Parts: sequence; structure tokens; C-alpha cells
Amino acid sequence: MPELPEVETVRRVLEERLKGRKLTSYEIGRPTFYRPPPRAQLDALIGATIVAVGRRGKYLILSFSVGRELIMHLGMSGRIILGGKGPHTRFQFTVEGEVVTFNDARRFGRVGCELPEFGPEPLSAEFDARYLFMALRKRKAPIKAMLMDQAVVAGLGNIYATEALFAAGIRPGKAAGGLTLAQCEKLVSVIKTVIALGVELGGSTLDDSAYLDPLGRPGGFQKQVAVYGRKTGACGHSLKATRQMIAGRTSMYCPVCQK
DNA sequence: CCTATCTCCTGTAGGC
DNA sequence: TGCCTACAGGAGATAG
Repeated sequence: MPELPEVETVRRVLEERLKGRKLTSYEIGRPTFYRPPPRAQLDALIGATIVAVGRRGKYLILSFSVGRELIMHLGMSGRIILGGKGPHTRFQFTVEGEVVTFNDARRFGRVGCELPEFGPEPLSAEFDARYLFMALRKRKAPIKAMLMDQAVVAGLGNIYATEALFAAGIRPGKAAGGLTLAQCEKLVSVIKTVIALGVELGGSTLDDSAYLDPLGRPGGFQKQVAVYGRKTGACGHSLKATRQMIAGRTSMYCPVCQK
């Protein structure tokens, strides 16, 4: 569910609500997720002030006054809820009376994990045509798999990669190494546009409650989606039967507009 | 190193 | 209605 725009939206809410306040207690939910955060790590944060709420790719980073960080990843179904409790609470902490809940039905989310190696942020100056061209050269994997590879560029998932490829007129299954510098230029440009729009609209909420921000508010990007999950593209062409599995994910594309 | 495949889990939509 | 299957915003592990 959560890709860069959704995580960034969550980050902004948490920054506004939690920054400058102290973590006073925590609780690990009963059915532990993948790897529950070690208690020693969490104990060291009690009484510490949250000095910053950051983001790298799809990871959230709470920085504490004691020089430590608490890193979280929402996985597919993770949600952070302020002042509430969900049916799948994995982890919870209190910041001077404010309850912060990590809710995650599918349990692919993580708390207290480490940051992996990342490619550049899509909205940074470092992510440009030259960089992408060099990163993709000699790669035979589908371009869409490369865009979702966090080591190539950090933050894109199925929705935004799908939308960007449509906007660039490139089929998701095209071999990444076959892209020209000009195509990389176009692709970088539309990725920045799509991601920036996603952030501006507060992410995408495709189903009723799949993604909601920490205050329960839905995003607005789903109204701008051109191909993802649609039967007819924004271009007016039928997308029926133009689904293809790439890197284990269904990929939609327009057979007319994308080459 | 690179690529493709499998896997972790639960909820829900859609077909019969 | 009710059951069964397929698939879902991610990404780490692993085999070739």
C-alpha cells in the first residue's frame, strides 16, 4: 500500500504531532510481527525527546535526543494511527499522552529495523537522466522491476511505477538496458511529476480503507490514476488483457500508448 | 553481480 | 447466501 507519497504524508503528520515531545512508554502487541524490536532498544528511548521525523524511501525514521533512531516500514498493510487502536495492533507507544499505534493486518511491516542500501530519492537533483541511464545500462530485467528496486531509486512501488511508465509511454516489460538517454530523461521527468503530485494529494486511497493517514484521512491521488487498476486508460484505450506479471506484481499498461 | 521465483500473512473481491 | 480462489500498495531470501 504505502509508497513514497503515502509515507511522506504520514511523516508530515507525525512531525507536526510528535516532534519535540517525549516518548513515555511503549507496548509490543501480542502476535509479534516478523521481528519485534528488541526491548533493550526501546527501553533506551523512554524519556527521550523526538527531535526529528524523517523518511528515506518508504521508511520512517524517528530520531531521538539520545542519538538513537526508531525505524519503521509499513509493508503492504501497515498503518500508523494517532489516538486510536486498530484490530491488528503490533506495536504502540505513548508520546506525552498521545497514543501512537502501529497497525498491520498482513504483518509485512517492520519496527526497529535497519535501513537497507538505497538509490537516490526521486525528487532529489541526484536522480537525473544521466544517473538513471547509467544505472540501467546492461540490465536485462524489465524496466518496471528496476523502478521498483529500491537500490535504483527509493520510494516507487507498483502504483507510481505503473503510472510513471504510462506517462513516459514505455511498456513495463521493456528491457531496462534498452532505454535511450532521451527515454531516461522523459522517465525521470514524469517520475518526479507523479511522485510530487502524489505527495501533494496526500497519497492514494484506492480501496475504502487501505491507506489512511494517521488521523484517518484518505489521500486524493486515486482520482488522478491513469492506468493502475482501471479497465480503460485515461487515454481512452481499453486495458483489458494488458496485464502482465513482472517481479511478481501485476502490471497494467496501454498497448497503444506505451511502446 | 544479476535475474527470476518463492515466501512471509490476512482481508476482500469476484466467480460459481 | 456461501464457499473457494486469486490477488492486494513490499521486499528479503535464495537458487541458478
